[in-house]
Amino acid sequence: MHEVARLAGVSHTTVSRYLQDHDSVKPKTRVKVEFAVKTLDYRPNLVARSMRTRRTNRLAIVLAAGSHFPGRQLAAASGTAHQAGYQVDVVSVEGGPRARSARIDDLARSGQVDGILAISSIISRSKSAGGVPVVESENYDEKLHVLGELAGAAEVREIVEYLAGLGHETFLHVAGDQTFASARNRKSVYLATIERLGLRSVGVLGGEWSAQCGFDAITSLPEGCGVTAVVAANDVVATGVVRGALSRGWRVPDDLSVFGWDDEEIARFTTPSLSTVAVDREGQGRDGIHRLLAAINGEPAPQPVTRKVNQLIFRESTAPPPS
Amino acid sequence: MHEVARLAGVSHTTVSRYLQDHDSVKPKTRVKVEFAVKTLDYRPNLVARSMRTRRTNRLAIVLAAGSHFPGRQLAAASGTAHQAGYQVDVVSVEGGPRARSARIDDLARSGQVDGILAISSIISRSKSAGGVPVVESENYDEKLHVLGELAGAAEVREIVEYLAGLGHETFLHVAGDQTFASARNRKSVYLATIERLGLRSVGVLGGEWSAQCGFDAITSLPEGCGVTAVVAANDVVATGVVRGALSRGWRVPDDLSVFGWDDEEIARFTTPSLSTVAVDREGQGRDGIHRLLAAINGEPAPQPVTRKVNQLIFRESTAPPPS
DNA sequence: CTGAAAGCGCTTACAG
DNA sequence: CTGAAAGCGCTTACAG
Repeated sequence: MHEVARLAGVSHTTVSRYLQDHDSVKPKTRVKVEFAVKTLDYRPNLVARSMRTRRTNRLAIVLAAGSHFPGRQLAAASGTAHQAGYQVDVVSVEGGPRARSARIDDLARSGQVDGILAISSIISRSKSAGGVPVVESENYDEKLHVLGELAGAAEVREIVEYLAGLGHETFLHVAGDQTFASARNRKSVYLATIERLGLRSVGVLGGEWSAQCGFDAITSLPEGCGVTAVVAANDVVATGVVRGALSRGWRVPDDLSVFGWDDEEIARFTTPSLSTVAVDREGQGRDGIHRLLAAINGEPAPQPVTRKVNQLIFRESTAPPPS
Repeated sequence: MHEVARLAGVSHTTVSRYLQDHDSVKPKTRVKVEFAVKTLDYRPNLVARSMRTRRTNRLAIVLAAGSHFPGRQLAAASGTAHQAGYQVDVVSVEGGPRARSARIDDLARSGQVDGILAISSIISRSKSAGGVPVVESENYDEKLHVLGELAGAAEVREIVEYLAGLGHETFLHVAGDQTFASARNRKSVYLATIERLGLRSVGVLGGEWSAQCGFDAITSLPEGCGVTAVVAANDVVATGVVRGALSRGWRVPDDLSVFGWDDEEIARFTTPSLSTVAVDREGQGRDGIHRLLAAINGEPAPQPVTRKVNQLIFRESTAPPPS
């Protein structure tokens, strides 16, 4: 910046002023500074700027490291943040909720970001945490829809009711990673619904969000257990379940119905295509950023008006049980 | 930090020294500082630290925004960076190679990161760029394996040769997004190999890395075009191709062979499971970071010794053509 | 072993 | 409209 000032024949104060607002210097000066900036291809040191202004125009999104990468949610979150003039740092943290929380505590007071969105579960923040605003996505979603309602509760209920309506009586749940609140919720609502409707569950297997784990779950079932319907943690798991069933000579959906979750692009094209839940990942990403921006600006949390309600999609992997 | 110093009854210089190296202050002092830091739950302002040290211990990974999120590569890159004591910022940029390059130019001199790894293609950097080291992943991979060899060239050649060996004579390529160097490479090597072996190609369709695009490609083919083998851009596209074929009454692999790319977990479990190319995404991520770290430390670029060669995997989606 | 001082590159009142 | 000065929170020679 000093070099720019020298070349333009002005003080660095003026250069800085020009950078903030081109019209705050008089035309003659502006031309000189403009020229110097271009000639020297000057780029401001953003670290120094942040140090002075106490702002970074960066937001951090903290998530669990691992293969389960929430691409759609991140893309939407990034886009929303960019529109508001923020850059997004995606920070993936190895370990569980505790590790993420520790990282967030550091980050919140590092001066490196203006706010933090946690899209994997974290342990609740210590009261005295201090620092920049932190917004949680997963726990918030738990409270969505109806007050006190668990995330995905309505959908799991609908899935089980739909399958029961087709005539299924004996179920299996292949669950997702139980360190995720969403996976825990689905499991408990599954169990509660089975109970409430007087159905039978042969158990809850899985726990990994992986196709292999779906495959193993179904192939490990004892012969004659009578399962005719599977509620899978997501579409990847469901794909493993379908393949596992086939490997035992069970046809899908003739002998076994399988329900997925996420409406992944690929699930529309597999054979059989998967019945699944269309989740508004983009809406989740947008809402998270909106709530974070509100917190940063000291405004009240906005209503997630743009959020589509998750929808069940019925495809080829579900049908009435064999008679 | 001042508060810590006051509580500990020392100068902030001493607190800083303690933070750098606990043993550089005498035991008695150390205990006092330790106590003050814990009591006040002090976290250093990393922005101020970077400003002073000219180091951030952060690396940026720049990639194209969009659904095509390279999760495995990122996870491996992150992990490698963490081991070396660096945090990783994932910066996804909307727009093409030019936009990414512009962002990199800013970032390289923003003081916010110590180095940048570009894993989507960028335009070559201007000589006078300056700033922190920038390493390209995609263009580098182009030069991998054999000198002057295009990325994936050997694999595409092997795929076509394998299919030709099974007796296939008429091919279709459903390509990926042509703004990706890897997609362009595969297309041109596909074309060259078809030519060299005296085979027939009914064309190159697609251009999107999407299942829908694979579906559309195959369903748009004129009846009687004689295609019996498809080289798809990746497993997602291949899944769309398979479904499209089925929708026309073509059985896979009996009537049509389909080859994917990436060895995605799900492709092992679909029916038919996909013949594909196992790509060492983790190795790519690690290598990128290793080269970047070398550049940062002024060392010569390391050999990518850990890199597995991409391997063809033959599954149910390929077979001899109908007779 | 410890403290006072300088300085990293910016921005922003404050004078002029 | 412009410049000199202070200061953001650290680290690091330099004295002591």
